[in-house]
Amino acid sequence: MTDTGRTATAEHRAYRRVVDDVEARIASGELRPGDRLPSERELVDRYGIARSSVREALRVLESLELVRSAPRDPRGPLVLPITSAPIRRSLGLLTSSRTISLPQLVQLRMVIDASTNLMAALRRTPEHLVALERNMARMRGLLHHSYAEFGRADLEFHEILADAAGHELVRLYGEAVREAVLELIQQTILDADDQEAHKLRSIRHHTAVFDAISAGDGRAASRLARESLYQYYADHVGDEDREIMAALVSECGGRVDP
Amino acid sequence: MTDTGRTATAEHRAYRRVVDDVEARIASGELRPGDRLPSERELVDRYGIARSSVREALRVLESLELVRSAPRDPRGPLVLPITSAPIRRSLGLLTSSRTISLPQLVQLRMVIDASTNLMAALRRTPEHLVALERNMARMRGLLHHSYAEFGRADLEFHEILADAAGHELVRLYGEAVREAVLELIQQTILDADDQEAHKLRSIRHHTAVFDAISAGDGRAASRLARESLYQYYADHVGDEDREIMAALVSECGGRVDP
DNA sequence: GAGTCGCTGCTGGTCTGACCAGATCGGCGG
DNA sequence: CCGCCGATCTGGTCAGACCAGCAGCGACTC
Repeated sequence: MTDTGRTATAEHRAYRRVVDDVEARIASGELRPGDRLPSERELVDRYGIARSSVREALRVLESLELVRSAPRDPRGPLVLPITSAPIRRSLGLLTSSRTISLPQLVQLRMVIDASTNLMAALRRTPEHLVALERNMARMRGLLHHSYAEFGRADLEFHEILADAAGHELVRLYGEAVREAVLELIQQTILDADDQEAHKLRSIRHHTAVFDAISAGDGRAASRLARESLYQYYADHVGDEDREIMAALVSECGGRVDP
Repeated sequence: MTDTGRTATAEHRAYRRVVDDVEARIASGELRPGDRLPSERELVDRYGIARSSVREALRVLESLELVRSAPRDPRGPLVLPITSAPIRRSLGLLTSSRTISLPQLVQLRMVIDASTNLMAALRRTPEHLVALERNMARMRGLLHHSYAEFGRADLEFHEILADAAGHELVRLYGEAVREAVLELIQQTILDADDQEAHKLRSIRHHTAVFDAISAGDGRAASRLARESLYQYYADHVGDEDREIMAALVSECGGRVDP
């Protein structure tokens, strides 16, 4: 008897058992980054399903960035550290399909960046300050280069801050949002011919944030994040969204330039 | 000639061609929700790959919630409307993977809930206020019931607020964080014998938030979120985390009870 | 003529067994 | 002792089969 082809609607799919199981074991911490899954053929025995089903499961786990399998690796599929990559991917799809708008992204970024700066001011080490200074020097050197390159350096500044904040969740959430914003911005605002002014303003803003953070002034660092994002994007959003952004600025006692 | 088993590292995987192609055609709008993909066997011909590869591709597209294939559906896999479901899934994994501590979750929740309340105060409709009142009445009725049930009603209150805020991303992020907090809390604080006091405090807090939101006072609603989360959890975290939480409260001009 | 039965052909879900390319490792010959 | 070679492992791919169930259509019955 070949016990094949049984009715398999919805969640009874063979490969789902593997996906759910592995996912749960990663969530629970039983499977840690760097661990190895058994080889495909061993998973076949372990779950009692065919290799094609095992492979479907592995492809899904790979698309979730939970696992990566390399060809001819006798050690089996590698369990990856949890990253924001899949979120970024989905965020990208959502934004490119206009389901999620730039204003929404910017608003969320105001909140996340503000908290990042606040925590960074309280927890930063001297090494973080050095890294920030080095990044600022690099950005000054990129003033006349492509906006894409400048944008990456800008992102890096925020990633150092996220590091300094010492808050893994805020770091991951922020990463996803910032990259989505950058991606969208390069299609929207890029044609503005005052790119250099934009860049100069970025550098000024980073300098101010750096000062606040090295002084340990969390409130100021937080306010700066909200104010500068408002200044950047207020002209590119509708009235209602601008109102929300203004409210986010004044939430922490910031001011909106007239 | 069986042209099989060629070297296929990285992006040269057979199923990737299908995934990338379909993904791009969905992002570009060529494939719209409600459209149908060709049947598996037709995709085999169209891409010149084996059915197992086609199926791997379909499983990945399904895990991205871009497509759903039903058994025995002669019309072929259905193209789905783009939703935020996959983000929620990844977010949930991110937060539930034990690497994130309760203090971190609470801190992020302070930020997200505050923004939610702020936006809800600006955008809520009369219907939202009605829903909030109904929920508050229900919670009063659950005062003497299990904490789990009460917790669910509590969650629902925040979900109504997230709805009122009208910000899809904030809603998603908030959902993930709040659920994770609730899950963790039921193992940590549950043994406190002052459960009823906790519940009463929750209800008082919700009442205050309701008043601020119906008055359109965003700053107050935001401050309330931060202050009450601080009050709830300050005693259950270490000194450093409490300091961060205090900073988050005072970031928006709130006060920390002595 | 209208209604029902059953066949045929389609679908997706699953399994089996095969082959390829490359890596790893043990053993054999120099 | 060193170096080469093959057995054996891995993941990637393919081909072909079977199952369960639905749809359409033709034939048979009333």
